[in-house]
Amino acid sequence: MRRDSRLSRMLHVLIHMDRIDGAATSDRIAQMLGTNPVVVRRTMAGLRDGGYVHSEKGHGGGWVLTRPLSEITMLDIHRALGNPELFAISVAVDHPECLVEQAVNSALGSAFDAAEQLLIDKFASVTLADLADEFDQRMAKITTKPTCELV
Amino acid sequence: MRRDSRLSRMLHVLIHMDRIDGAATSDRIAQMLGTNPVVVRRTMAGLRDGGYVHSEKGHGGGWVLTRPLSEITMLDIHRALGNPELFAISVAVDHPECLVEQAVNSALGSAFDAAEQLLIDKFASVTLADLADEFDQRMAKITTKPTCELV
DNA sequence: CATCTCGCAACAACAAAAGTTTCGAAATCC
DNA sequence: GGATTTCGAAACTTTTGTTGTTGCGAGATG
Repeated sequence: MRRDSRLSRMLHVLIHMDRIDGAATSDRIAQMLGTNPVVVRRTMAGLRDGGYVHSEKGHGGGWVLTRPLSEITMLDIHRALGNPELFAISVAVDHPECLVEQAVNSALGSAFDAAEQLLIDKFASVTLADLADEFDQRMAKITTKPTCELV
Repeated sequence: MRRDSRLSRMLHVLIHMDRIDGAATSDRIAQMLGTNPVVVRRTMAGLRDGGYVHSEKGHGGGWVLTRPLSEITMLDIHRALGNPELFAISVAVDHPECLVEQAVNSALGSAFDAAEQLLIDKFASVTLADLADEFDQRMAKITTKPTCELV
């Protein structure tokens, strides 16, 4: 099963965007991610609709953050991406009337609900500024300073 | 993203298997699940290799449980199915050397690790006998008694 | 007015899972 | 012993969702 890494990728991009001057074009972001600009626009569309970024057309255009990183949580971005399914596993509903199926799905469902709540809470508790701080701390610890530049 | 419901389905099947006489053929199980016998064999193969079921060929053959339900946990079945990926979301590794990516993935990763641990612990704590008990309790509460029969 | 850039829609390519077909082997039934 | 049932396994096809691609339009800038 192919897994969705848009959340990880977009968090990465947003933090870089905060550290560069001016707008980041879909093209630059696509190069950084090894994909193409249409895919970037598709993904960023949700963030734009959520009010986290703004896009400008024409020369010097591209994407810019519309809020400080401290006012964006990981959960915000997750939701802006369409609140995608967290789990690769689901319960089967072959026989909704079957009490065996119901008992199985009740146990599985409560486990997944608890895990989902934990994830959501954690996502909500981390701002992008926290991630940027963590980046700074890692940066301070090393002598060579690699980042993937938003080329 | 298509989600894997084999765990739910197999738990359902195993509890029914415990309640019928004799072996359940791949054909009957396939009918119950609305699939075909080859898919059933493919899925049950893991449970056979894990020692939870046994298969017999020929007349009267099929699948039988090799242990009491009380000695099988949901986690056992999950693992017997190949320990499939629990999450539909993963971290991206576009730039393993980039400290921003590392900071993002560290935060995401620890959230997923905690959620995974919670799920695994929960799976380990529930035996199929627990599920069967839950079924019996639901059964006792109603007047009409529907189950999906292993036809 | 040429160029850059996003927006959107339509289409193609790809990958993973599920489903199907076919053969063989072993067990049972008559 | 021969017909039937059933699993085992390999090869192949179908399906489905995502990603990637192409093309065109619209707005902004130099």
